[in-house]
Amino acid sequence: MATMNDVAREAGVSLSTVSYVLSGKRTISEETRLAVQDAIRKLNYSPHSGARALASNRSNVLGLMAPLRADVNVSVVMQFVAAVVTTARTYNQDVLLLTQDDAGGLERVTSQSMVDGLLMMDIEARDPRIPLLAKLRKPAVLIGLPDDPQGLSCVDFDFAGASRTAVRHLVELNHRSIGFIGSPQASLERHATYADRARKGFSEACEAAGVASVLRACEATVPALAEALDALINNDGRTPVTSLVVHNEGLLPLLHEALASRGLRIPEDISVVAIAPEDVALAAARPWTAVSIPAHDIGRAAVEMVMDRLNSDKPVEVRLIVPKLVQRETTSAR
Amino acid sequence: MATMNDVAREAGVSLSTVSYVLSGKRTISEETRLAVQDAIRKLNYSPHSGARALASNRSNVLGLMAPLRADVNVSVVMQFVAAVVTTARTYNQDVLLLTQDDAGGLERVTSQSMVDGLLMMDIEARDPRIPLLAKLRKPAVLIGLPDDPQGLSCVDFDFAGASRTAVRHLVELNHRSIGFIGSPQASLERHATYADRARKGFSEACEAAGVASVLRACEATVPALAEALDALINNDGRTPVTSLVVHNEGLLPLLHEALASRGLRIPEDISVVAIAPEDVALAAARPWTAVSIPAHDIGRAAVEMVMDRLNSDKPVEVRLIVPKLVQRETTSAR
DNA sequence: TCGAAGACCCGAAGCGCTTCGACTGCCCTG
DNA sequence: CAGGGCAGTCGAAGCGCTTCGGGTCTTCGA
Repeated sequence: MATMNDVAREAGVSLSTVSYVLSGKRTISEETRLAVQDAIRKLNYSPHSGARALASNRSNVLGLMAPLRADVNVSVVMQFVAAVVTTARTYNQDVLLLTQDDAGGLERVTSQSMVDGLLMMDIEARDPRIPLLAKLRKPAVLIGLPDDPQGLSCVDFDFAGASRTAVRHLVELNHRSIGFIGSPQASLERHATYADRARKGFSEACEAAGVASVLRACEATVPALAEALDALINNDGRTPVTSLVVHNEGLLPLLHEALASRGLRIPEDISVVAIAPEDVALAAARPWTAVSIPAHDIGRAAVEMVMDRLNSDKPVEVRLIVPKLVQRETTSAR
Repeated sequence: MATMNDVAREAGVSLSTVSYVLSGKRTISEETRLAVQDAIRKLNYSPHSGARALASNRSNVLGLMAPLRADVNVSVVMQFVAAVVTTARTYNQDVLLLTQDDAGGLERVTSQSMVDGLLMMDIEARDPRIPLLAKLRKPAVLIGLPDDPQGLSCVDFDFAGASRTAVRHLVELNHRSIGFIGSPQASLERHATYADRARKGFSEACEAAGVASVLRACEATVPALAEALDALINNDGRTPVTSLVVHNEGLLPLLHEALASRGLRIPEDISVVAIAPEDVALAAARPWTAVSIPAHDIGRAAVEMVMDRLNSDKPVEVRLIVPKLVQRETTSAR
């Protein structure tokens, strides 16, 4: 491996000149710059990240703590991660992957100066990692919205707003009784904030509009779905719901069949609005009317926010991504 | 941040002594070792990874190139990644995440000495990244089995064997006509080796056993599944299949309903063997008889193999993980 | 015509660690 | 009792980079 010294010798300049050519932090004449760049190409030089990190106190690596387990929506997580990695590259940063349960991981990678900043996904309402993160004195961004961010930046989809938007859409179509099928009970119990907020938004919007509402948590399995649907359709003897808001990506592929087998046609008998990533909403035979979760945008925003805090000293911010509903084939007026 | 110098001063020893306490590469008296460890605790010292990388030529980071896109089986990928990260930690390594389409990524992270070794997932038969990897002169392990590993280590599940095992099981149950529902056409077209090998093993085993076989590629959507099933059941006028081998995790949640709506009960009318991760096989209302894909074991093996090559100079190896079938409720004798 | 202001480049001092060679006692052997 | 060997420690030389503080040489306005 060629070093900067080799490059300097090859180009007939000093070490520091090469460094300044690379960093652009001082003016260099066109001529020497070209000479240095030639030498770099010729020797196939690339800087040693360790040395650079040592001297500059910057590693060009972001830490990303992601939930690598089955009980979250895997494909959404994947989209986030992909967005984060891709965006990070545009800032010339790489991504170090930490798992949720690696408790000491945050502490370790920062105290060893392995990362310049941290991103944390799958935030719970009172996430125990937040105080840890807060005292690490590294730029950090939470992907999710806890009760108390403790001075950390946050970015997330406005799940409450998404539910409200979905409800508003259905109300405009004259639905007066709306069911909500949400995340699994487990997500609620650990207070994953997206689950809580989507429910809350739904309830509030229904109340505000004066329409009847029923909520069910549901796992992404056929029997769980069956049970939830039966409950919503019976609705304890009250009028059955005429429409559904579904915030559970894993369920969507199962939903069409499940309703069909109950003699319910979409949208003639029942309208459905999904809250899901766009590709999931579009994957169905009959694409879902949906409020799409822009995982990619959120991931990108998260990286932008750490980098802002790293480069300039932009203040901490809390950013909510505005929901947008696209009407497709699964909702109709009543 | 405390440095090693601070520790040395605090403990009243020299810099190098602290280093040797940490690395254990020279004998140190019990007494000074304790003193140093006390100082480390007291100052809350942890070594600067950049400095360490610079001096020791080791970064303690492994690069993992993973397919972060929708057209692979996301949950399997996730399991691999989780296994890799977790196992890496037991070797005191962290994991840097590279995306498949970051072409220069491999080159970059090695030439900048960011990683000690590389893992690459989702290998295609004649993967263009293999020659690149091969000339990087870093320990590397392919998770997958290409036509020509070019001197790189490989580890993968024995998908051909998995199909054979599934077929053997069905043949023992007196099935004489077996259908195969596999990965999407797209996977076949880019020659993802797991798809190819599973198909090949299936065909061979059927031929060897003298039973009729039909193969279909299939995407994980309801309509695609419907089409595939209709084709297998009609079977061009020949006898309909009495059993299925399904190598497509995304399809499993849809399969039960799809068969039921065609009046086919599992296993009375049709037996089904899944080739899928165990948790997927178990997630169904009626757990699938399955050859399980031990994503976790494979991920772990991959890390072990890089670390072996890194620490000792163990030779390159190609390791295939042996398939195991567990009979559950979806197969029965005919 | 002269000093100030740039433009451009170099040298050297670190950054925090690993590791090699050397030094000091001490114990053990012959 | 001399000498070798070993356990235990230290000093110093890097590892490859960034950055600060000068230099030198032009250029330009007064």
